[in-house]
Amino acid sequence: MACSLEDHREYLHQHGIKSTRPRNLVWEILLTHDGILSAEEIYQTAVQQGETVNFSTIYRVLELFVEKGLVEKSFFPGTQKNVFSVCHVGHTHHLICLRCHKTVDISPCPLSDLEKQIAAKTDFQIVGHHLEIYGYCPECRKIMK
Amino acid sequence: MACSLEDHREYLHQHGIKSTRPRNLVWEILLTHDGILSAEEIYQTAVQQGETVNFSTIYRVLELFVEKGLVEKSFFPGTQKNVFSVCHVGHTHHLICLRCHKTVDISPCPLSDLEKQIAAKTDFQIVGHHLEIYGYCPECRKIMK
DNA sequence: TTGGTTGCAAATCGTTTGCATCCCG
DNA sequence: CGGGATGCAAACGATTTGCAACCAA
Repeated sequence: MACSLEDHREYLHQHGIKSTRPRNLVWEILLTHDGILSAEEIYQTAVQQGETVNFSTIYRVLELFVEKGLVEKSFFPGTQKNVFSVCHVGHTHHLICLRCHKTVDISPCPLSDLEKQIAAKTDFQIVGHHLEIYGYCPECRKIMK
Repeated sequence: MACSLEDHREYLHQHGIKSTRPRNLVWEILLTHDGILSAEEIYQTAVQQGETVNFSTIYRVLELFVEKGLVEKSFFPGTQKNVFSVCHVGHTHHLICLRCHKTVDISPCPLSDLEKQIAAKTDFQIVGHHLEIYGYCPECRKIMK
């Protein structure tokens, strides 16, 4: 897959998202740091790149991306913070290191069969789910002795 | 299983939790409304029962229960709120109606095999996970036409 | 040009904390 | 009696909002 800035912006455009500096910036930070980022981390990354964005704008842009289905919003365990990650085709989940926050994608989603079973049993209309698995990555396990 | 107030208090006692009015109150509300409750909902329920408890106390009591492994803390999707539920033996998850907030337990936990696979593949030490499934219950589906 | 987008500052919401008082063991 | 538990009020951190200025189409 080609990965130029133009491609990314074109991708946003295709999803009905007007190109602006903050939107491109947030989107490119999310793509570059493929994984899970908080609004704070996005802000810090932008600052390190010499860009300035307002926090409110970051939140508004993220909300827009979530609405358009480009980004998934979830929670980081043990904090009060929301975290955001780019939605992948095929719907992946995250394995998250509780120490260094590194993430590994778990795909494909192992839950579709389970959902069908549950829908049949409970007569719920299932619209989504949330799955995260927490642990410690090999590196952090070493450091932690 | 017997369910008298004394039994509930004895249960807390066994877990090293000193019996106080707020603790018994919160615990009994959680047991009565078997499912998922926010701090706010616990507070409202208490008020409806003619009891008064301070919000700080509710949070402190809930934190204590979580520490002792009696209660699980998670997030309600689409809100910024934490929600709390009694931990069942065998580790259950929730199917949550997005409209009326009714919950259905999903048990046993369908993830233990998956966790083993993932641990083997990634060399992570897995310490926990978070799974919730969202949808609309039969009643709400009718109401929503 | 012009309606959507941004930055700023202030408000909001859920949650946490310091401290004096209270109550269980 | 004494230490932990509570209530109160104030602090806190993350997120949201109103509004005026701005900018992409």
